[in-house]
Amino acid sequence: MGRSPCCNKDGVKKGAWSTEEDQILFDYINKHGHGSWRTLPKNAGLLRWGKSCRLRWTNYLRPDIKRGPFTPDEEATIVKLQGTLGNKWAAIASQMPGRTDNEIKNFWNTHLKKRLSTPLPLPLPNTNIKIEGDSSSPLSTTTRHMAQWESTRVEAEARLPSSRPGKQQQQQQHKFNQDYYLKLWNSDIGKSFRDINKVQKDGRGGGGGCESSTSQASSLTKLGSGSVDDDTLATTTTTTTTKTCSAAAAIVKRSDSSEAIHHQHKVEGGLCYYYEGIGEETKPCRLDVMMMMMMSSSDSITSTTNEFTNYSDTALKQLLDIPGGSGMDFLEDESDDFINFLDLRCV
DNA sequence: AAACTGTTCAACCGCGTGACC
DNA sequence: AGGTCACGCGGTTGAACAGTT
Repeated sequence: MGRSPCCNKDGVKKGAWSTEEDQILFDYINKHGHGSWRTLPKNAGLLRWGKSCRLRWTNYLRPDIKRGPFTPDEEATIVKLQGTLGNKWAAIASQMPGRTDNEIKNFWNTHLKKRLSTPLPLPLPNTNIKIEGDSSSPLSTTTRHMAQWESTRVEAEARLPSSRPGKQQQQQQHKFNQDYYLKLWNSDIGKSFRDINKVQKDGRGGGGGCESSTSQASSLTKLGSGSVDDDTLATTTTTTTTKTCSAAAAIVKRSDSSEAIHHQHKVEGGLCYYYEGIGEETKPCRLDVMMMMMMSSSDSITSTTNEFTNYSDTALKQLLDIPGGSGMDFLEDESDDFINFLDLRCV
């Protein structure tokens, strides 16, 4: 794959590297080190730019590069770091020995980005769930919401003319989604989410990790000294809004060990947003979206997701409402139908 | 089997940054 | 202080490959 070889007017070769060129570069660097990349091609006898040699070495020839597909663990790491760091591929690669920034970037763009922007196959409605104030219906509003979501998703997929997966692919995708989010669910992130939900269910809430929308509308408040600690998480109110807010804050805290990054939440117009960033720069945290996906996917975690069915549709709306132009582009690409659907269904 | 379409990923390009003069 | 160079990074490109019609 890649570009075909060609030469520019200076006689410097461009495009795909031949095995002979690879061998020359590999042998030279093993023997002399790369030294100055600018002079390397001349010294090694290669008709390439130093920049091209550096790229070939760092992305392909380096002996410590890990070959083969990304493992689920690596995928989860990429998703987590991308949500925290954004498109800082070099920074992400530095946390993943053996993987190059280019490789991670490509993998994100061709696999994870699409996967995260695609609505997930949802479990069948759990008929054991009842909703408050509606004894006539065996389904919670959330579950019905999910069912509607899935129904519309199927309709939207049917309208899309391209890249419709075959049955086998759908099954594989569904299995992957199950495995993937189950893995996330079982990770520290999922644990935080379960922990905070347990705290709330146990009725130990009280203070305010997140102010109610009525009392603190349009406020932007740093939590504690700029981060969310476990004490804050243990003192939550009983409103649906606060439950959702605190849970997401827990995710942010557990998923990022950097002290330099602070986390903020914002309650505005009855909606609760989550931000993280350094200094004045903040951006919405995507992990809450991930958790939303976890809540809505996989039969494997049905028993746990049931715990969230007491969230109102308003709470779901709060999670799914994403501030525009603020780093959530991965949900916008090729998924307008998805976003539009969420806007319609969550009202 | 051929034509068409979509996907993948190695490589390129342009820009930003730091070191050096 | 300003210019040049070397390097690294992130976005984009496009040929090869895979799947579909």
